Amino acid sequence: MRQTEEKKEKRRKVIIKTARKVFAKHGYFLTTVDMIAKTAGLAKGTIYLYFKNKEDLFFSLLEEGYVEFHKYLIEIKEQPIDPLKKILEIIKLEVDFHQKHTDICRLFFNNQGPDIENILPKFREKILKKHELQANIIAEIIREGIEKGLLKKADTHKTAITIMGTTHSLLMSNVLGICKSHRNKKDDISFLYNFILTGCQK
Amino acid sequence: MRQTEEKKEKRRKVIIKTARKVFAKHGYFLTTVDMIAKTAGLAKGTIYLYFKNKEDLFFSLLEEGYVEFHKYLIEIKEQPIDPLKKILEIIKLEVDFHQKHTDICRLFFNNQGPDIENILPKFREKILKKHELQANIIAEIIREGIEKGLLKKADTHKTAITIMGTTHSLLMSNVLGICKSHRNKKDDISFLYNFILTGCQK
Amino acid sequence: MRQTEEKKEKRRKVIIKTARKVFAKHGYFLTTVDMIAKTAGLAKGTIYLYFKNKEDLFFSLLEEGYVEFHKYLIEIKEQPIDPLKKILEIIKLEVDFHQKHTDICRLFFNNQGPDIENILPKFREKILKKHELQANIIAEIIREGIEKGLLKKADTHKTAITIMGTTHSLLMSNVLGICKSHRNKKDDISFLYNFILTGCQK
Amino acid sequence: MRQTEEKKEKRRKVIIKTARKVFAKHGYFLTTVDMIAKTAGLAKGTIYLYFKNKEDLFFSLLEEGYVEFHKYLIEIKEQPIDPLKKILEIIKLEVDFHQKHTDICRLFFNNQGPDIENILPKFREKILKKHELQANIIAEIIREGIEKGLLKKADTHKTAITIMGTTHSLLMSNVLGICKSHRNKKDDISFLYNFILTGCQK
DNA sequence: CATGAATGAGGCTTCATTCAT
DNA sequence: TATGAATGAAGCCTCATTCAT
Repeated sequence: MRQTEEKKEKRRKVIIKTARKVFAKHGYFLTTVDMIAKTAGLAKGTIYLYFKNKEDLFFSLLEEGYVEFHKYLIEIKEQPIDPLKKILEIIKLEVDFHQKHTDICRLFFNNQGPDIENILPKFREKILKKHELQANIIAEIIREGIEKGLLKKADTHKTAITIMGTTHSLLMSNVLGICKSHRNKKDDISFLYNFILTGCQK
Repeated sequence: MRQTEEKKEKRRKVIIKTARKVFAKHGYFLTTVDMIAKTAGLAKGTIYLYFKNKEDLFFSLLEEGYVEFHKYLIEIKEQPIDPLKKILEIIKLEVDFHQKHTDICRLFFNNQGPDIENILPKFREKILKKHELQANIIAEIIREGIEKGLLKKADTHKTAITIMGTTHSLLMSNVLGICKSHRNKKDDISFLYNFILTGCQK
Repeated sequence: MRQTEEKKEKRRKVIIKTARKVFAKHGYFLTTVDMIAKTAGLAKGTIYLYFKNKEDLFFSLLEEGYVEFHKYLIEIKEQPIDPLKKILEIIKLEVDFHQKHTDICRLFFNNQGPDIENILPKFREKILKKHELQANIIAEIIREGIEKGLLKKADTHKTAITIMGTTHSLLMSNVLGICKSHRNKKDDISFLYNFILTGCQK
Repeated sequence: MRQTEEKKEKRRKVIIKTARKVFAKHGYFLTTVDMIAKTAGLAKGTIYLYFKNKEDLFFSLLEEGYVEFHKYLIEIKEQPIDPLKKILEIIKLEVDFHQKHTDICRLFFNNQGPDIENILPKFREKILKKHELQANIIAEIIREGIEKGLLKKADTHKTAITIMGTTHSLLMSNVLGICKSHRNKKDDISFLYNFILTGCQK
């Protein structure tokens, strides 16, 4: 019995993982349930044993990504290090996460996610809430930094959102090959850290 | 004859304008040709007299937006003002453009546009090229700034992309209501300018 | 314009008529929308220009039948003839209607219709209401007959329902070939009239 | 061994009984094999150990009902009582059977059953035969009544069918709540008996 | 030019049936 | 025997596109 449950959970994971890849490649609407099934080596009907429908599958997959990312974010926030270091850690986290989950980043991290509303209006509210949660965590770190005199006084939420957008736009441009200059993880991290902390003015 | 040509051109504009609104509201796939036709007060068939198909209409509409934005960008680049001012002008331009064309921004400016590939893979290459063009213009301004000793030495393309991402992410969060703090155009511009030039560190 | 409206109405009628035949032959669930379309010489999609969905088509078709039958029933009720004659007229009407619309009778007249609930629960309430309406009209005629001393005192509704059931069961058995004895319309009418008025006892 | 056989038979009965309820409630097509299995507390696959398929299960269930009803009918026919009493007994039987097996009556007794062909054409022939059998038994009783001078001369089959239809329509209207007047078994029996024997004329 | 009725390919989803455990 | 996960055929429905008027 236990074993069966495990097996089911495993297959669920397989479907989600496959779906993530396929959705990330073709987008929500150009992905057919059949494509996912075939890619996973399953029959179309099988998908429906694990997910209510296409939407449910898509949202479950986003959900998982959020949960994972959120967990890391909380960990960073609660580390006993100064806020600047936390910002660095967040940048590292985002770069890592992008590298490991490029597929899912395209889907849910996209421009802080909200444009997914263009993809599926039903998700709008849920997704916005998630993003606000993430922004809130970063905003708190910003506030901590301001209180300790390490950061400039500024709207904490704006700053948080801006940091997220800055990071994501660079990483995505990487993925998409807009800016051809070859880069590595380290470079990106230090570039972002510098830019975020000190801007581009000399 | 000439008059007829003008009439045609006018109707074309009406369709594009309407389509922009509808696409921006529902996204590419959840927008039907009929919705656009009805909204424009035309018959479905009429759309096909002016555009080859749905894709063509969508891309034409993006194209126009790009062309307009690009024109402004070039104007800024060629103004006889120092690079810092140009950056400020670009930020102003983006904020203005967002305000005036929120609909189109959602569509093509989205995360520097690339995510539209999730919407319609066929556009990928074209759209990426457009974005690269924009990024290049900004990158040149950055280079100018570096050469004149006004900006820090850094990858010009990365910086350009980052500036675009920073700006867009803040503006979109505004639109989407993620960050509730009430803001006005001026505030946004000065916040962005400060952030971009000097970062958030004290 | 007027002409177009007429054409549309005409086509709607064609679809309903075709659907009636096909539904009557195969039943609701074994009838596919495609079958109806093909039978009517149309494409599947065309059906959906005239009816919201399969259910809507089915119900519209029942509705029309009811309306027609109901109209006749009212006419009979309001004729200036004695109740016994009215009963005879009703029997004639049912026999005629059966003959002309065997298809639709199978669908909605069936056992006073209620078993359609087994076919599509959503229709239950609507259909029962229709049948009650019909039963009520007949019940009123019965009451009139009782008041005039022509009929025995008895529950008017029970009597009405029983008359309907009696008639329908005989007619359907005819259609279905249960009782092979060859019969004609006249025979059926007089048999039913006799049975209903005087039963089978000598 | 014997015990195992008994167990099997018992489970078969459980499935049939459950299926009867579920089919009666939702109709053939809106009932899924899974619904029956779940309701019976079994796995879907188990159903297929006892019945070839859904159709087989459905038909077996009808069969059982027929057999039971048929048995009673024969008993009545062979009782040493006069034909009028037999008719009364048949009416009583139908009322009882309806009360005890409302579910199954809805399914197979419906309008003397034939409309089930609308539900599953494959059953048509088999079901019609069953109904004819029943009609024949009643027709023989009618003939006996005519021969003994107790009943009017009339087509015996027509009369038989009409009696069945009359009875069933009243009972079903009861079940379905068309005619709200509260009634009890006794009332129904005497109403039907009177109607069938002497009609509604004064 | 404009219309909008008609088309039909293709997607989502259900569910009877099978089969490995 | 019993299970229930897996299958895939088949149905409903949408909507981009065409074309006769």
